[in-house]
Amino acid sequence: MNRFLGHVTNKIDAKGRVSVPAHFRSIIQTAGHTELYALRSLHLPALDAGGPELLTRFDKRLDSEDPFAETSDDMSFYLHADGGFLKLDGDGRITVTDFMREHTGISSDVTFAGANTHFQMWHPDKFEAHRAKVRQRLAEKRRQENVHAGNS
Amino acid sequence: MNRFLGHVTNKIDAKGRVSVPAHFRSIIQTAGHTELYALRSLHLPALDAGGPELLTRFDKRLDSEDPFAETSDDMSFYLHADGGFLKLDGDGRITVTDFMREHTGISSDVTFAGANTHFQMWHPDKFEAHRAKVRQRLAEKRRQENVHAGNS
DNA sequence: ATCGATATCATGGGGCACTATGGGCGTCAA
DNA sequence: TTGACGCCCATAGTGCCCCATGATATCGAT
Repeated sequence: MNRFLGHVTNKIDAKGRVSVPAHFRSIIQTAGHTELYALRSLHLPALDAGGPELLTRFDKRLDSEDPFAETSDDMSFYLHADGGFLKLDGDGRITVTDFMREHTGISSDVTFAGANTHFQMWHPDKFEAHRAKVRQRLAEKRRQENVHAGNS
Repeated sequence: MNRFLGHVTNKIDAKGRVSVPAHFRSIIQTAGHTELYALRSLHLPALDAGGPELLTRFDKRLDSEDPFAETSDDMSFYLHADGGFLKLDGDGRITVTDFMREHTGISSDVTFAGANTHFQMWHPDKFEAHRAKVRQRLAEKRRQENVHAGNS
């Protein structure tokens, strides 16, 4: 199945390298790519990563975000200026750059989280916190919908 | 019969594997799949599982949401990061991952419970407790309805 | 209906391949 | 020289494929 799903956390070794989960790697490779791109996530302390098509997809999303705001250009610049290319070594590892650490707070471990068409890289604690918050918001929302529908 | 019905509890072996009930398996396999999609239930200490089309079904609902609303991001994160594929081995077993144990408390046995379009995986004790509670709630509800209808 | 043959299922275990992780050693540039 | 980075190899642990066993159900012939 060629989707990014689930989450795994891997260790950063003494040389600053971390293994990209084999499953994620194979998705990139079967898509015919050997390159990995990472961009700062817009609203989250995480990195969005994936194949080269990730860039074009994000551009599209930016375009439709708010055509009148001049921040669109700024955003585009912001994303692309620091976003970059991650080299996979022969064993499927990437070296964690300062760029990644700054935005995410990543230090000794990285949580890789699937996002269907791409994946994210998190500091494990922040990932867990976000996960809990999301669950809570969704649970609350569904509870409200049930109340309105008359199901208790 | 292509519906998930009834419940069975199976053992986890020394290697962390558990057999998916043959009846459930056949439903998945006749649909042409060799893996399961499992999701951590929002309200229950259980996993919702089914064929990969379960995820597709959820994804479709995602499409109808406003893509820029926070809920959409939350849903996507929940579906893709809090869920994953479980591979069926040649004998119809899956290996129970930490991902599953954390959320459900599953340790040595798994209760598979049919839920019509999909099924659930529980810790046997929690399943039993939940079942008792549900039955009690239903009985209570019926009692109330009878009172209102004048039947005693 | 009885009894034996056959199929299906849950469970156990062997063993190979792959993965994550650690580390060595050159190269190249500051 | 020193340190960052590329490429290579080693190893422990895990996942996955295959086969075995006993229990249960199914079926057929007598």
